[in-house]
Amino acid sequence: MFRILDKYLRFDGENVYMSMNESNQDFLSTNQTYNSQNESNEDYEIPPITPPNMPDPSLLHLVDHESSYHSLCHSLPPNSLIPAYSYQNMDLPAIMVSNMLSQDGHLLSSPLPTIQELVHSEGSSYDPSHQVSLLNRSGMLPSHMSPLTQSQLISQMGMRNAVTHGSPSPPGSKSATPSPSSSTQEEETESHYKATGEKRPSTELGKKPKNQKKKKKKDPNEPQKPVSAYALFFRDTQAAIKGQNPNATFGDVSKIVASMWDSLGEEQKQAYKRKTEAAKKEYLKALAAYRASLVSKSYNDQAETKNSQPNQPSKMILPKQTMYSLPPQSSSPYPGLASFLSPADLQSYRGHPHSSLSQSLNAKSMLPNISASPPPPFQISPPLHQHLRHPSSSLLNQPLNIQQVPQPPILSSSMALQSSMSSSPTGQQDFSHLSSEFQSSVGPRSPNSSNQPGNTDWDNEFPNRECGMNHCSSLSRDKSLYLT
DNA sequence: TTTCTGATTGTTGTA
DNA sequence: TACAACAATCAGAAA
Repeated sequence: MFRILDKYLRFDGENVYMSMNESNQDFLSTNQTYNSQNESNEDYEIPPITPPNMPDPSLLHLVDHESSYHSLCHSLPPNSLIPAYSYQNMDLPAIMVSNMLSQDGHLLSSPLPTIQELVHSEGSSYDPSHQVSLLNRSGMLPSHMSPLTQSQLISQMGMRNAVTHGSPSPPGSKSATPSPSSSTQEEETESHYKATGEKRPSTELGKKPKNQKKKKKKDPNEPQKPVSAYALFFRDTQAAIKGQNPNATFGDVSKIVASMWDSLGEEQKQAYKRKTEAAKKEYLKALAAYRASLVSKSYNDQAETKNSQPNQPSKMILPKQTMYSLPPQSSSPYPGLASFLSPADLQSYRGHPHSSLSQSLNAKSMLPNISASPPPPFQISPPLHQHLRHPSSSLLNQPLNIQQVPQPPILSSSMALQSSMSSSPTGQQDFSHLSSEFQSSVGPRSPNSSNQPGNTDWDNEFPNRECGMNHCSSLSRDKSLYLT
């Protein structure tokens, strides 16, 4: 079974080689072609790739790029290796390609200034959006590739299909699943690469069997976790890689992306990380709203149960019908109490000795559904207490106001407070207002939204100037709560 | 510090 | 038709 594994394409000006996870020095010293390396395994023959700087009309648009590269990289002899997946062919943004040439020489035979540094040496800073915009034009990549380079890359990346299989094997086919190896061997391999910092040379060598755990069913309303910087990079890069190597499997692409990620400059990584940070903030907001909605729903569920079992007076009693409905794919429009609470908070609340609910509720019945816990504002951080002391101005009131619960005769302390809050003059109407506001800030922005597109400032997301209500004007003061 | 989870895309198989 | 599984890799969260 053929695998490209950590064999990286190496281009020495005449031929493209593949190395088996060797350091570049190793590769330089051995300078073995992929063919010779693998002759014991497969009868592959990698046709040398015509250098992209060879006369090729379709590559003319790249000539300047390349010539400038060579001219800039004085330390790079004409025949020295250039990074795997020649950027000329990859048609990747300069940032990516350049960074394959930079850093710790991971993909280089000699340290070089990055193209980006050279290109942007006049003080222009890295613009990740530009990069993304370039990358997102994945459709143009194949067309920009010369037929020659494209076919060459395909012949390399996709040769497994032609050679090893009579018919192409799907990349994700289960037949590709490596045979499990002994755990001892795995551990040794793992420890080796952890200790040495080397990349895993091959999935054939002691790949851990993937956990066969079933993926948890995700609540479609649950906000999606922000993707990591690497995932963003992968998303941006894979299209270009696939464009150049249509037959590259996911594993191939992953390795290429990983190598590129390794070679990516810190600045560029930071740019991606900044993106993820921003996304994370948005996620936290959405998560807060989502958790609030869960609490709300669980209240309703409990109320439903209560209605069917009226002999349990100590349980939270809430009407089955809420005053609002949660739209699909959107979180609760308001960030409720639970939004500030981690499960640990909720658990601690459950265990609080002064919690009448915890006393009255069967702990066992509580455990399976943490979100079913009553709003635990009384054992949480001081700011929340402060908010509770100012119910008229606290955003925390929102989930309580909307419930407009006919209070049961027996109330816990929290319920008592909730009851008092429920009598607030701000009711459903206020909530609806807040709902639309919050959705416009957390969810996809409506074109009609008054918020500035792309403005993620909290104050803009909760423009109290439109509200005029005290609780809305307090939103900005509460923002720290959402971000904690 | 280690372990686990989930994210990336595209294909295949199954319900 | 929709969804899960799978591939390699990494980041981030959790223990």
